[in-house]
Amino acid sequence: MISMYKKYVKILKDHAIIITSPRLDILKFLDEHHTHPDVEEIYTSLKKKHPSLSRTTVYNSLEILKKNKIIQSLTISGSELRYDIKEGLHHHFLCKHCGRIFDISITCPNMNRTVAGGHHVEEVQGYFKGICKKCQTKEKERRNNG
Amino acid sequence: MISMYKKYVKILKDHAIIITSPRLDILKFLDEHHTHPDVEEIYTSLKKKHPSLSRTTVYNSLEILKKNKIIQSLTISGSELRYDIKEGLHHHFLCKHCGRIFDISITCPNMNRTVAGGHHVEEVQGYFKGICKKCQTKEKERRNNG
DNA sequence: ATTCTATTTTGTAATAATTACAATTTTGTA
DNA sequence: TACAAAATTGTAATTATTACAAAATAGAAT
Ligand SMILES: [Mn+2]
Ligand SMILES: [Mn+2]
Ligand SMILES: [Zn+2]
Ligand SMILES: [Zn+2]
Repeated sequence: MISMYKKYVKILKDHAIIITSPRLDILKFLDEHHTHPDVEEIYTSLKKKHPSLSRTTVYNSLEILKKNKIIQSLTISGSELRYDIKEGLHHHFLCKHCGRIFDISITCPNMNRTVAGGHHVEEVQGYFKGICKKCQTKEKERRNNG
Repeated sequence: MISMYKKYVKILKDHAIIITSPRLDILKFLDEHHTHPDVEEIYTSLKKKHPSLSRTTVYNSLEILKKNKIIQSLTISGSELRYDIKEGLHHHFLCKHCGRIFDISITCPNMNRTVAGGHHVEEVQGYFKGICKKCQTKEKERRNNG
């Protein structure tokens, strides 16, 4: 049972972060859901198995995971932060129609930049916004069938 | 007096947007302040010369200017939207220390992309975050002088 | 210039995301 | 097992943004 968390226990230990079940659960959730959820989605999902969970704990846990660069937050939506396990730099696409956020794997010479305009760079985020593949298909079908 | 607004009147006319003084003022402000201000900064500045101005009007005006692609909003900060007159695509740098946002002119092959991962792209935003040139200098001085 | 109507502005109230904070609980260590 | 530091919880406060209705205004028609 606890073995399901072994991987996440190790991550926290390696970063000298105190091991708690909210932290393990959040890490596991993000590892298993690469959908870039917001706090509310994470909270609602985990609350089912862990009814005493507090929203504040989700905020706090995400904060410490982020400070340790285990996860990253995306500001792509403009209204709420989205969270992502940090494994390999990649860019993101937000569909204005369905709201989903997709990973985009494109080569980008600026991805690993440490300097830009003379400033010291610590984070790089590439955001693309438009209409996703699936929403375009649906739209075409809607036009054809009426 | 009204001639100061000629340029902005033309922009609105060209887009068939009704000409109102809040819209002209906001456009002028963004044209003269390339600091990527948020709603509050715009509102506070313009309120001085135009005391009846409402915050809601600032939100509404920015919205219509954005819909017409005259301006763009940046989600870089993660807490509030920042606004920018849209003239030539460029990337942005946010200083985590002083909070300022700078234009970054770097070549980027993805800047004019219309497709990414099979999705239809309408907007591209490149965000860099770290410590700006000036804040780094200050920090060095602080360390040297004590 | 005057009238008229659609659109905009204004002010206030509502909502949504996030942060602050103090009491309670838990973790890691001794 | 006992203890202190750190985390979790629940609630209240704050901040950014949106909703909405009444008053004002822009632009077209007269
Ligand atoms: Mn991702
Ligand atoms: Mn800019
Ligand atoms: Zn979609
Ligand atoms: Zn700075």
